[in-house]
Amino acid sequence: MRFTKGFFPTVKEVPADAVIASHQLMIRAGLMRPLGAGIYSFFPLGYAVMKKVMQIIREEMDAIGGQEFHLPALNPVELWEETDRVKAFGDIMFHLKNRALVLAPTHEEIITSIARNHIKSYKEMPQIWYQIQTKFRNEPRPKSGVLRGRQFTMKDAYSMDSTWDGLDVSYNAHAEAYRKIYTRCGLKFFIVGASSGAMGGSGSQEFMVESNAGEDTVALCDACSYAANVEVAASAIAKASRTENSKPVEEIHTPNIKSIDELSEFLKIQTSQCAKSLVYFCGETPVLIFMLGNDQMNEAKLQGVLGGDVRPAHPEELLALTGADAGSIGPIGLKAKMKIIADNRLEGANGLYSGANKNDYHVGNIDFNRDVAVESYHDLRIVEGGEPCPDCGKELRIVKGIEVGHIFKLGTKYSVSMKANFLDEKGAEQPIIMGSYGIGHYLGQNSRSVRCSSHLRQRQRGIGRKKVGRAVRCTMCEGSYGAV
RNA sequence: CGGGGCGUAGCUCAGCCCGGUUAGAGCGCUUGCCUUGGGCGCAAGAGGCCGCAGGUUCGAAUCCUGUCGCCCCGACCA
Repeated sequence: MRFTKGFFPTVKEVPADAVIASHQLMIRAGLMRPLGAGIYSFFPLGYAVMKKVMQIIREEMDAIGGQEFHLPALNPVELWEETDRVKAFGDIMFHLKNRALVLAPTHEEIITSIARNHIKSYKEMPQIWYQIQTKFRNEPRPKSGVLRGRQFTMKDAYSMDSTWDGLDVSYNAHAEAYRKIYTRCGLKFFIVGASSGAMGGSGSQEFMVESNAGEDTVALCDACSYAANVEVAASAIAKASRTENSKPVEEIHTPNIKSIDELSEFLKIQTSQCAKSLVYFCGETPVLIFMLGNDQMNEAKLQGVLGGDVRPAHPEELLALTGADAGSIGPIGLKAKMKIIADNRLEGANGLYSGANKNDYHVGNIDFNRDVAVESYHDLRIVEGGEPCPDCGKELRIVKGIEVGHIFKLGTKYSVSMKANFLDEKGAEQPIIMGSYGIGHYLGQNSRSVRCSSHLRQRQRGIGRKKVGRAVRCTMCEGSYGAV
C-alpha cells in the first residue's frame, strides 16, 4: 500500500495530557490513541511496531523450545480462589458483575490447571509454554501513556520441570532469550536482582531499561554488571573510623542545634563523626536506629530487618520514649528501654557525637562498643550516587529504570496449592516445579517495549512522519536503530 | 483511596475572577483561485446545546451543588 494512503493520523501540537516524551511521540506520530484511562487503541503504525516486537519474541521463545498457547482472558473465579489470589490481587483484578468470572491479570492459575490435568509423568517435562495476550489489571492510577495501563499486551511464559536443576536450566534459558530479545529490539538493558514478592518462589530478576520516565530507582555500575533496586542496593562505602583509645563521654551544651549539619558546623567536626538517631515503630514495638552522619535510612531495608511494616514515631512518642525532641535524641540517657539497631557503618566506631536525650544538649566521645547496647548491625542506608560499587569498587550511578521484563523461579507454590503433581522415576508423587517469565510482567508489556523504542529513538526534533516510517522499518529490521 | 489541576470547535488554548447582544484565536478540515517539486500564498466556508444534571438569577460558558471523565503528585505495584 502507498504510504500516502495509509491511516497515520499525526498531530503537530503536543497532546495536553501526555507528559512523558514517548507518550507524546506515540500520539503525535499516530501510533495509538487513548480510549480511556490506561486503555489505548493501537493504530496501524503502532501495531506494526508491536507486531515486529512480537515476532522477535516468538522467534526467541521458540528457540528455547517454547510452545505458543492462546489462553482465555476470561477466567472462572474458582480457579483463582484455589491459590488465594483473589484476595491477593484484591481490587487490581477485574471482576465481572453478571457471572462468577474475572479478567485475568496473569496466567499462573490457568497454566497450572492445564498442567495438573495433562502432565502426569516426569517424562513429560520439561515444558515451556508461552502466550502473547491481553491482560487486565485495574490499576488505581494508570499513567505515562502505555507505560502503566489497565489493559495491555504481555508475553507470559511458564516452565514446568521435574527437578530443581531443571528449573535452573529453564530459568537460565529464559534469561538468555530475554537478553536476545531486548538486544534485537535495540534496547540497552540491565538486569537487577529482585524480590519475588507475592509471586512466591526462590528468586527473580528484572530486566530494566534506563529512562527518566521509569518508576524504579536503581543503583547501577557501568564498570561491572552490578545493578540493584535502591530498596536493596548496597555500596562498599567505608565504615566510621575507630581510634586507639576511647575518651570518656562528655555532655555538650548545643543550643538550638538539631540537624547533623548544624551539629558538625557548631562543633567543627565531620558529619561522619555524628550518629543520627531515628525512632521507628514496628507494630507496637519502638526501635531506636542509628545512622552515620547524614546517611539516609532505607525503610525497605528496615522493614526487611524488623520483619514487618514500619512507621516513624510521632513527636509525642519521641518525647515519651527518649525525653527529647527529634534532633536531640541519642543512645545515652534514654527515658525508656528500647530495642537498638544500627547501620553497619557504625559498627565498632568510637569518638562519635549524638543527641543527649535532653533538648539543646549532645553527647560526645561515644564508643558504640562501650556505650551503646546495639542489638545488631545491618545495612540500613540508602545508597547514593558516586559511592563505590560493592562488587568492583567503581562509582555507582543512581538511575531511573523501566521494568521491561521479569523472570521468577516460582518453585512449587502454585503446583502445591492447586495439586499439580506428577510421578517421578520412583513412582512417587511430586509437585511440578515451575517458573514464570513475563515481558514485562506486572509493570511491563509488549506495548511498553514499543514505548521504549519510541522513547530511545527520539531525537531533538521529535519524530516526524518520515522519521516514524523509518523508525518502524528499523524496528522491523531488528534494532538497526543507529541509522535513524 | 488522600492531595492538586482540568473538562469551551478535530487539536492546542483564550473568554470565566468583575454573570448580559449572533462564544473567539491559531492549526486542521472543505471549496475556489494562485502556485504547479514539498509542513506555500490568497479568498470564501463548514464545524461548538462551553462534559452532564440540578440550583441561584430577569439572564450563566461565566456563580453554587452534585455527578462523570481525564491528567499530575502520593499510597499501591504479585
